[in-house]
Amino acid sequence: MSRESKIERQSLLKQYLEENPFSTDEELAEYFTVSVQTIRLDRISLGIPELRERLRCVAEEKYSNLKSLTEAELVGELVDITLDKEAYSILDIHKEHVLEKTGIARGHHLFAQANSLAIAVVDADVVLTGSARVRYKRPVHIGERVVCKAVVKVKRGNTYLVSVYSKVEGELVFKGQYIVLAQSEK
Amino acid sequence: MSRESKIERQSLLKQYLEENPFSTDEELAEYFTVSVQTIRLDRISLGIPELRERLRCVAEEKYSNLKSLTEAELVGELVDITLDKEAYSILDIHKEHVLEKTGIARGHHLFAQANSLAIAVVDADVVLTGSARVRYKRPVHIGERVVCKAVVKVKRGNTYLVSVYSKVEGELVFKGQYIVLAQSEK
DNA sequence: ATATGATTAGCACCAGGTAATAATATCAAT
DNA sequence: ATTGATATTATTACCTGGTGCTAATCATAT
Repeated sequence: MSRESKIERQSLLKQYLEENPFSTDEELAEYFTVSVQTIRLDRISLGIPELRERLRCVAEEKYSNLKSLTEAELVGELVDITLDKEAYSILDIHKEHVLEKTGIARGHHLFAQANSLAIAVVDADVVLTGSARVRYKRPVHIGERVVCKAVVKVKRGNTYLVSVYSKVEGELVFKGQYIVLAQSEK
Repeated sequence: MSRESKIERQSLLKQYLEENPFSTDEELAEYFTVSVQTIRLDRISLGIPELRERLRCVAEEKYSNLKSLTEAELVGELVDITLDKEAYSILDIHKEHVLEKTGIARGHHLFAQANSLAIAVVDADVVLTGSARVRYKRPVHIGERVVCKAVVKVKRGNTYLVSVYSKVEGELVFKGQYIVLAQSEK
């Protein structure tokens, strides 16, 4: 790596750290063939914290993240619920939900919102999906807010038929019928 | 916190760190009202690495992970594919996929694996799910490996009918029929 | 009373820094 | 060529959150 001007190097440093955030100052110094102190000065003037701080942030982000992304019992945010009757949830479509190429939400996220809401609306300790029929009416794009409504249509013994409707600004984008099975543990 | 026996404390320590992995030895020592040295000995005999190591692991995991969990075009690992014919993927069920209470995989993960495979098997630039009928044959538990097979049954214009079968050790756990729509961008 | 296991303490050392201060290099303008 | 400004490098003291080792203390069972 040849020597560049200060401004050049700093912008390269910023870029480099974005793709490669776990480098020590020493490694960076070697990479840019400058002294460790120069790297430190650069980090300071760019407002980039030290390696350990970066690790800590990423790790903590993950911990609050994984929980809400995949470990959540419910995908989306529950806004209203009447057990054994109906429930509403909201999911905002962000970049992690969409196909990079098109900005269209991947189908399974809409499914997940609907599925988890269908399960939440049923009043029992353990509820499993038995089967589902879903239809995607139109693609949902990044930035849109999906409002999902689940309605218990029929209850027969442990089996529930739940209809789910997902809308964006009043327009139906997805609907599904879920057969869910309740297993009260008593 | 009152003093417990060594074995008791160590099992509590392990538990505590699982839910609360970013504590320093000093904080742990305070929490368990023992000396820092005792915490260190406990960590060693439990094979638990130091805080920085824990942070590093979590942070690195995230960097290889979030991409593959929610941003991945494909849920699961693609093992074989013949475009427009059939494809196979494998998904190992970990704790982030299951309901904590029961250890049973949430339905939408099986759906996501099947859905993304049904889309991957179709040879076109942009492919969207139009509708799906899925059936969950039996619950899938933590630790199980789901092998998913997608087969293109019928192709009519831009519309494909794809059947998907997910098995655990040869036993069918999930099946679905997906109608997917290809939109070649040419 | 003493052997045993568990706990605590003390010390040297390490990585990857911060903070401050000083010395040197580089380069443009006079 | 000299000066002045800016950039870079070097040096030193200090910090956190540890490792690794040795030694001392404490409780208690035999």
